[in-house]
Amino acid sequence: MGLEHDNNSHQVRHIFQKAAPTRAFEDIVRQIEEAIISGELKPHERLPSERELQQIFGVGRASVREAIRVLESNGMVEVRTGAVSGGIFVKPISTATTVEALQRLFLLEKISERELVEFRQAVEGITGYWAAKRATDEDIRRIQEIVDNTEPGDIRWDEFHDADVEFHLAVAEAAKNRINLIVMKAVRQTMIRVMRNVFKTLMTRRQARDAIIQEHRAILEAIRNRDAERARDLMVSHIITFYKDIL
Amino acid sequence: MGLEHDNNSHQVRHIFQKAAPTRAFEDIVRQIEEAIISGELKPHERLPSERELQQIFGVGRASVREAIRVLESNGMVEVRTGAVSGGIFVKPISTATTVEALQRLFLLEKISERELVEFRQAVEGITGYWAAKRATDEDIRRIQEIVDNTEPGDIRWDEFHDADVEFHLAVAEAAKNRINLIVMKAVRQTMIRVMRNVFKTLMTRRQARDAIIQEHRAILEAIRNRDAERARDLMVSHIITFYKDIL
DNA sequence: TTTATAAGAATGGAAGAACCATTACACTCC
DNA sequence: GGAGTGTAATGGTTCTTCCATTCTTATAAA
Repeated sequence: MGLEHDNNSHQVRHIFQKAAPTRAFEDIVRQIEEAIISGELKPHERLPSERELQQIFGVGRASVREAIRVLESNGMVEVRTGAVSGGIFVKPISTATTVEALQRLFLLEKISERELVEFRQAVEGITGYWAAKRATDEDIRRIQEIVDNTEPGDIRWDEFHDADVEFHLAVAEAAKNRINLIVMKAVRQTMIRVMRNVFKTLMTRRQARDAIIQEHRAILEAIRNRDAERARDLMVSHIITFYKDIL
Repeated sequence: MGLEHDNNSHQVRHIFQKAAPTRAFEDIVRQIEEAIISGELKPHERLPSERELQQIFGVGRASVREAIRVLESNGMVEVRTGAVSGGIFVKPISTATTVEALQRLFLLEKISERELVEFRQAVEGITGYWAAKRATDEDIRRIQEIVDNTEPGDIRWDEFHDADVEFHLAVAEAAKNRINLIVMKAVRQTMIRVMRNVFKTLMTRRQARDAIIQEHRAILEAIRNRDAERARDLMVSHIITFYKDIL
């Protein structure tokens, strides 16, 4: 299926590393990366300017800039121009970069709709289960608010879609597992790109909208009643119902 | 839990984009990226040299190089030096870069052991379920081979760990869902880094090794018998048994 | 005094030239 | 033939110079 031979990931014994000559920017990336991961450099903290880093690392400015580009593309630093406010800053943790990386991989791999829907179904199910066990009063209040504010009519399909996403992310937050949350974001974001027409068709029909809202209410009730099995089952059938016509 | 406010990802209405002045390398990255994702540029295909790209895009060589660094860090191109064999090449699809990105995020977020184990349990369960429904004869033969080749004694703990990983990845392949596979790789790789001592302790004990191998055999039998529910339940309890002492 | 304007300084963005290190190929010499 | 050598093309790197942006400060005007 295309993943079998990528970088010998199944050849489990990793004793030797590839002996590539280290490039200057790689050293710089490694050092700054370690400082950020270890917490030595804190979010929003400012790094020395490019010209200072050039002196510190004893390299040319181009090498410093290439290192910054890599760190920037990995979502670890942020760059601003200007005299006083400008500079290189440690970026606060964000899922955005990683979600983009996941999405890029899904697109390149040509992940099928079946895989997306199927995976979503599994993860959403377990999310409902955990949410029912762990949701705080505040979580439940928030989900309630989202459900109450979702109007079945008078909004565009993409607005309704956004409201749906908001509900599912709120439930995922209540489940208190951030891996879940990150993966769900990536899957959902890839879906809306790959299956745009499916969403548009389904979320335009008033009947489908009513059903979705009703199911959201039922899931919320199960969570409120701490009925984890029911929350899971409702969530799974919620997903199945939605996609049943297209798979 | 730290994810709530990252980049307004919960503020679902994305109408406007940030109006940042485009930098030269960003344009180059975007164009090459689109060419790769669309398939216009194929894996292993060679891009024009840096000096040619400089002419093509009408920019300085530094801008070209910064663009290459970004693409390289995203795992989309590969760079080799030298006259004939050297150049910039489209990299075949690989999960490695994305798995690294996920792992980096998990470490930065300080994802807890509870979250890792819990998520693994859920995903492995559904993996066993699907594997029982979809494994080909070749898949089953491969899993059988791995199980048969796993010796409970006379190997180091990390060798036994690698064999265990191999089993679970083989099952994940049989499940025919690549999202599953990608996520499992990332979770497992983060676990071995964060919970190294746990693995070392558990996988050193002969008793634990015997239990693991026996459970692997049972899971394989369930898959062979196409008993999806049983495969799922066995897989879940396999994970629970392993971690029960540490959570 | 307040406000508008201009100059200055420090930042990242960018171009261009020059050189080095690596690699494969073609050629020469033995 | 085989071993060595030159050559050309590639990415790696530095240096210099300048531009665009952004804030601070000084100055002039109201």
